[in-house]
Amino acid sequence: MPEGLEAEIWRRACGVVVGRTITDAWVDERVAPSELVGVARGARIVEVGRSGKVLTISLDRDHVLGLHFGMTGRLVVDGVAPIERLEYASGADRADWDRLRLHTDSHTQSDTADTVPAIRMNDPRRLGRISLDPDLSALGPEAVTLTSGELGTALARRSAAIKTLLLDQGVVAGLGNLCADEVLFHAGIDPRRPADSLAEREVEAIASACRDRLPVMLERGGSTCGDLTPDVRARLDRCPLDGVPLCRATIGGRTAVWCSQHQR
DNA sequence: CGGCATGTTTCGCC
DNA sequence: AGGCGAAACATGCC
Repeated sequence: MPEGLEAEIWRRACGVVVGRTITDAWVDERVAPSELVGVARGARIVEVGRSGKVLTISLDRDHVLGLHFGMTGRLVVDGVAPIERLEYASGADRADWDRLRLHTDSHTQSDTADTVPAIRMNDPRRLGRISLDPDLSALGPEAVTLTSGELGTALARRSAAIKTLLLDQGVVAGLGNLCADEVLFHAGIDPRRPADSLAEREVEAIASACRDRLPVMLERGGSTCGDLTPDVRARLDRCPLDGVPLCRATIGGRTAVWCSQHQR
């Protein structure tokens, strides 16, 4: 999915729907429980939050909708896509790719209010999921506020590659493939390093790279806006920091890109 | 046509 | 029991 940064961009965009009452709901039952529709209809949106990569829409009557975007899911709010073009996904927006539609009262728009959903999730690849009252208890600490203590605890006695563990939402919540590479790039850590081989100061470097770097990427537009952009990754350019050719390998089933010069 | 893609879940195998 | 790694899922694009 879209990583935690994209979920945060969408969460902020959802501020305009808070306080509205849902007048009609529809879901693609292949990716959402059908009872969600009955729960949503007539409910008021109390808050829109985020946990890791999951967007949470809190309703009155103590129910929460959890939107998980998979690899190609995206959100459209009042007919406007906060993230126009999603990397590695289709640029099209076909109605038959819609997985969730929430219509609300009190639209600011007048003549389109009948047809444009306040919240619409569109996902060509259908790897995303929409849940009712999602269980978020298995998520690890939030990446954007990650402390070295939290990370050290999460990595204790783990021998898998650090890159693989950073992608595990139960270890750290919110990091996807691009952000994990970006964080390790700035922390100066080789993604293949077994987690239990990291010294304390290296764990600290990873945690502070999360806290320092992720907000910068967020303000720039999300996980594609770091130093290791999709273009740099695809062309395997030279390291933007020290000019040597970047390395690429599959780690934990995902493409990792790193600099062998400054990531050790 | 082959291969690849911001992700999660499942299934064997230690 | 639980960690680990590969495969599966589903579809569009280059």
